Amino acid sequence: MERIAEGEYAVMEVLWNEAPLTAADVATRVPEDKGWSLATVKTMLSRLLAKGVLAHEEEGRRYLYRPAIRREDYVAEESGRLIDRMFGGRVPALVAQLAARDKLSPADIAEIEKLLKALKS
Amino acid sequence: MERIAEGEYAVMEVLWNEAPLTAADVATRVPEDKGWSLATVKTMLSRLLAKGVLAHEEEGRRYLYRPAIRREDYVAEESGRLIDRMFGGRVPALVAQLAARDKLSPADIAEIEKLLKALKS
DNA sequence: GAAGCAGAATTACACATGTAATCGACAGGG
DNA sequence: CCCTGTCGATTACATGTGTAATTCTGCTTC
Repeated sequence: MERIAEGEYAVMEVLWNEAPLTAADVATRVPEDKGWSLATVKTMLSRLLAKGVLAHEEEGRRYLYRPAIRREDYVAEESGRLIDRMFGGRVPALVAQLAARDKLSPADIAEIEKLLKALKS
Repeated sequence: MERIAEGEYAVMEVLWNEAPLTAADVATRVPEDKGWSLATVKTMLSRLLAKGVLAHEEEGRRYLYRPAIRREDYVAEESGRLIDRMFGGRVPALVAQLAARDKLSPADIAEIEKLLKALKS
């Protein structure tokens, strides 16, 4: 699967949340803090199409864009890549790191424990 | 802290494992599957210096390079960034994703549970 | 039917990155 | 003392990315 750049990822997010959309609709739904013009969004859409991670169908004179890959699949690949690179593929090392940095609230801990318990049954 | 590109990260890894090193020593320690020439490694070292994530001291006519940032700090920042982008900052969402993908072996699960238990005391 | 507007397609341009080659200085071997 | 190998520094060049502007083309509105 082709890599998706950070900016492009924001566009994918929009379409994973709601699809199909026209380019203009995507533009209005991109987080405003990006400050992108419609032209920029269109460039992203073209590149994502070229990468094969988006599909489009014609609707009259416009295109309707929709994701061609599933969010879970992409997220799984990217997080796996990071875990491999930074933690030698060892998930517990990642969790230990988060713990050491106080990134785990008591609620997080409880939730993760519940998840793990469910896994074992 | 400046971002470190993927290729550059491999160089940082070498120096986090052993420092200080000369450029030539770094080159021999970079994973061979990268297939980098000495020149390439030198370019990376310069860019990492410019980014302020490496420091160097002169040893005769050569430089000795050493990390200027800690691995834990960089790894924490990068993994935080990914968790924010892909899981809305929710660590349990990441763990759930890993679980759903069978990325957690029974040994991993046991290890993580032990970590979490220790956290609560 | 001409003029303008709305879409996509094409082009632009700077900076980052991967991957070097080349240059200029110097040190050590003959 | 000169040659050659070794350093870092400078330059190179293609591709990716952020961020558009411009162009082309057809629909809509006088």
